[in-house]
Amino acid sequence: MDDRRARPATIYDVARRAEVSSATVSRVMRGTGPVAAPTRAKVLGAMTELAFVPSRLGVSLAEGRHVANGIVFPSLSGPYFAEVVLGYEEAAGAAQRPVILISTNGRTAARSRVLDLASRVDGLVVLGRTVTDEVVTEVVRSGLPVVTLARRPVPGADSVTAGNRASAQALGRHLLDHGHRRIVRLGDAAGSPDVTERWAGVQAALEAAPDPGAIDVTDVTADGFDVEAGRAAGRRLLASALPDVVVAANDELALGVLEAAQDAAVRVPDDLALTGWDDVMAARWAGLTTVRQPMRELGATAARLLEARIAGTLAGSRAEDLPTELVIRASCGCDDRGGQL
Amino acid sequence: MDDRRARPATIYDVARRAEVSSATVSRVMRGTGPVAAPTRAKVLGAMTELAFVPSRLGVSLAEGRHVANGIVFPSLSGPYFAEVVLGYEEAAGAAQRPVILISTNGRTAARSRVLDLASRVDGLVVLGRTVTDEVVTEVVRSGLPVVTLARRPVPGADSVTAGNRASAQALGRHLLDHGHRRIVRLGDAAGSPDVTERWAGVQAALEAAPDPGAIDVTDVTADGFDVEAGRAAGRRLLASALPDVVVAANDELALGVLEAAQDAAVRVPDDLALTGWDDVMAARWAGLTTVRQPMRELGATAARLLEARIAGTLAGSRAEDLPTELVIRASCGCDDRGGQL
DNA sequence: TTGTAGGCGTTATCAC
DNA sequence: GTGATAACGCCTACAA
Repeated sequence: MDDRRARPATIYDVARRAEVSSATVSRVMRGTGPVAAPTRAKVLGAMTELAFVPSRLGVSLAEGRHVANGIVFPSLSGPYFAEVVLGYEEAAGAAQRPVILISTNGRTAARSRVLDLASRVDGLVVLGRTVTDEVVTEVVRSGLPVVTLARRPVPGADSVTAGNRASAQALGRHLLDHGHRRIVRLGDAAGSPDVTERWAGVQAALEAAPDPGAIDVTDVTADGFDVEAGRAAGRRLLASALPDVVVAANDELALGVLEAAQDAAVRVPDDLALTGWDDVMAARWAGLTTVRQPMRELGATAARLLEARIAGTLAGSRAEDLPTELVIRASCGCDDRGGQL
Repeated sequence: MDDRRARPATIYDVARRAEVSSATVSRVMRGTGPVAAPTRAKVLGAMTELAFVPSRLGVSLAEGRHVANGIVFPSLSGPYFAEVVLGYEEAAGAAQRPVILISTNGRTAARSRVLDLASRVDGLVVLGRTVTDEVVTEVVRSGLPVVTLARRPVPGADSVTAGNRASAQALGRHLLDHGHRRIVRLGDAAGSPDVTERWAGVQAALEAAPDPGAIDVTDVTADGFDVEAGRAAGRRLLASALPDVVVAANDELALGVLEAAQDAAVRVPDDLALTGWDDVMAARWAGLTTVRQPMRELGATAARLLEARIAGTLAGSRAEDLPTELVIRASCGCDDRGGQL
């Protein structure tokens, strides 16, 4: 087999073969400027014969744009990121720009990787728990359109968030109404604007309780936000006196706790109530009480803002806050149908 | 606010500011060739003052490589794609290349979008149900390293697959052993190499049955492979005489059928048995019998093959087939613990 | 209607 | 040690 890596044909190869100049080839491809029919035919012939595909690099360099957008995730694990990307791609619609994605993933060189990405795209979505506001500002200053997602707004960038506070407060109130007093909040708020907001919302509900003195809140951190982290934290929690309810920062942590509970023959919700956040697909089947977050819509909204900003049709900077919704299922012990999980 | 989009600094801006030539700036950045300490200091100073980030376009054009890899998915919905991407990124490891992804999503211009992507990356992973083998071959001919995933191998490209056939046969045997005879296969095999293989495996099991005459297989197509498609198909199925078991092409279709069954008060598995494929997170909680596919490992393996191919350390072309595993839960009616879902 | 030539932002090969 | 300068692949005035 021939192992030379064939050098792709360039516009000059096509020009030579069609016996015209590169300018004419370019005109044929882009439909800019007039080209005589026979000339066009010759060029098209040469293009197909050489299987010519114009180099994105050359085009982008000349046009001064990439026709691609970037997204920076904290981690690619779990349904959250998938839904956001999906929403993004759907919204981009017909004029599809490819999506370039990276995860910072607790990796060190986050800043340089984001800056590298910034130099490959026409616009950037940056999620929470990835890089500091300083880095985002740095990118904004470079003139690149930026939309932040699920993090505190940064001056000069548009922002999309999901209403954490109100639903968290509703969740807290609901748990109180149903008699829960000894509460564990599971998940590391440090560095996660979303979780910080949620815990603040819960806090607000507790402070408005009729019997604030009876309430006992403990914060427990987990090593990440995936099922495995939840299971590990769950095992630790179940080893000592059980609280009334574990309020997990997201569904995956909650599902991990649920697994640990089942392994330990602890009944949910009778022995221990449990709630999550996000309403991922598994939550429905696990019977998990949670807060539904419009994940797909978050991605789509970010995409739309970005497109508008790139097109230059947006003035000032915009902040969209999408509504969330409390979803009561069996795991918090307040479901009409009752039953153990 | 200043709304001019600041033009990013170029290497020439830095050179001018540091009173050196662009060549020297380049040497400082890349550590190629000698630079006097004071000169280096001046250059570094100018770089930070101007917040200089070298243009990826310029670098790539000069280096002749992109430092990015591409992935072509049929659709970005569902856990499958997310796990594959995650596996990919994990395997890429320290030298992280950003991942550029597109979904063909039943969109028309699939070919041109893939060719565009091909001209942005150093290597490409192409999944099944995206573009024809001809298009893949076209890309291979252009000299780009290509790995196919979950599709028939294409000459010149490496290939990664998950053992569909053997597990499908095991699944078929299992269902037969437990008395199921009237079988519906749900999901469109046309255009999906994976599903085609699975159905062939099931077929093989049925043909080896002791009473082939008693077996009644019906193929039902769904409009896609997501939960919604499954629910719609489920409603249609439940409207007429129930088969013994619905074998769905993937978990999401199966979960959709399960939803439809619950809505119609049809008991699973007593009135209707049900199986899926993939073992997504929700499958565990839904009690779905399924076949576990090492989704993450599929992505990781593809990434490793691609890296090796790009590095040129691989001769010939390689085909990896990863093992799958039958996971028995309650939905097929053969679980020890029994119970309805 | 077509061709020439300069520019986009780097890198790397030569000279000096 | 450092600086011109020719690529890299394409686009687009400007000329002809």
